[in-house]
Amino acid sequence: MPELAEVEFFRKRWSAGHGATVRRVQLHEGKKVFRGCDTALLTAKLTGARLIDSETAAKQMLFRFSGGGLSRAESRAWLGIHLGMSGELRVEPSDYTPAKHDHFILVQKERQLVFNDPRMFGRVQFSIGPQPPDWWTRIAPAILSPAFTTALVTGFLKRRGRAPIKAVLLMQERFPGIGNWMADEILWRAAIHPKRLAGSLTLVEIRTLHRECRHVCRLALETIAGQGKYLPPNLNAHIPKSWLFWHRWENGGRCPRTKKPLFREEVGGRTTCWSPARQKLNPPKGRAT
DNA sequence: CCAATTGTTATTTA
DNA sequence: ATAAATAACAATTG
Repeated sequence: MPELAEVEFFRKRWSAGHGATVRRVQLHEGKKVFRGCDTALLTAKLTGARLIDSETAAKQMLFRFSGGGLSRAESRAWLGIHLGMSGELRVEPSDYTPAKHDHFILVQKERQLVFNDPRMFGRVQFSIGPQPPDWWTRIAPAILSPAFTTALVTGFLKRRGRAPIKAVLLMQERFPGIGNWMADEILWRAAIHPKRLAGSLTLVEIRTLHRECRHVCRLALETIAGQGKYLPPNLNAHIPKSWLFWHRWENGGRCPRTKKPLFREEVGGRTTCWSPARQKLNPPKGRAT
């Protein structure tokens, strides 16, 4: 499920545990979510450590710890979580009994921080050291950062020129945090057909696409993850009916803007929904880049 | 039994 | 050699 804004929603949930010590680490040894992770080390170092703070980048979360089993030279521990397709983070009371797919739990005095992931496409990573690890700093600059320029997008679309634009929007190395529904939402707002080849977009279309990438990211973060201290009761609580989001899976769903029927088909390996009345396959007049 | 799922990566094909 | 398409991963649901 989780894309950019949902990931921020879940991180914000766990922020209830900021400042508190981890009394116990509970995990399902050998599960796929721990691939490449030294779980013995993780358990040793996080037990007794304090969760200082956290942040998100793209579809990843980083939780920072100090104290506990960490030596002075080691300084900090860094816990990375990727939610994959079906992962979620919850906060449960201290007397909570773990459920089947609760693969990783940080037990604090007042609460349990739970990572649940039935399909296990998600991932837990762990590193030690004074600075954030490579797997974190290597994440591409955020779409909402000044580094995400139209020039960057133009260059990328040119290199991926033979791929449908829908597939290109899913590439995390340039569009960090965008997933299937956000890509559809962006293309729908930009009025660009998902099957258009990336290299065929005109300069005007690229500018529109760039703007809608930022717009959808900003709106989704505000709407799904809330503002300031506020956290919505659930992921979709405040998503307006005017977004494609609500209609893309409905059978007989209609475009919120044109009121004409929506269409679904696999594009770039993923089920894609668009509004044929709004998103045309033939490029408009103008120079392709 | 078949097909589907808001993700990523390894492998195969062009 | 590069980039695009496909398969695979795992669990559950309709």
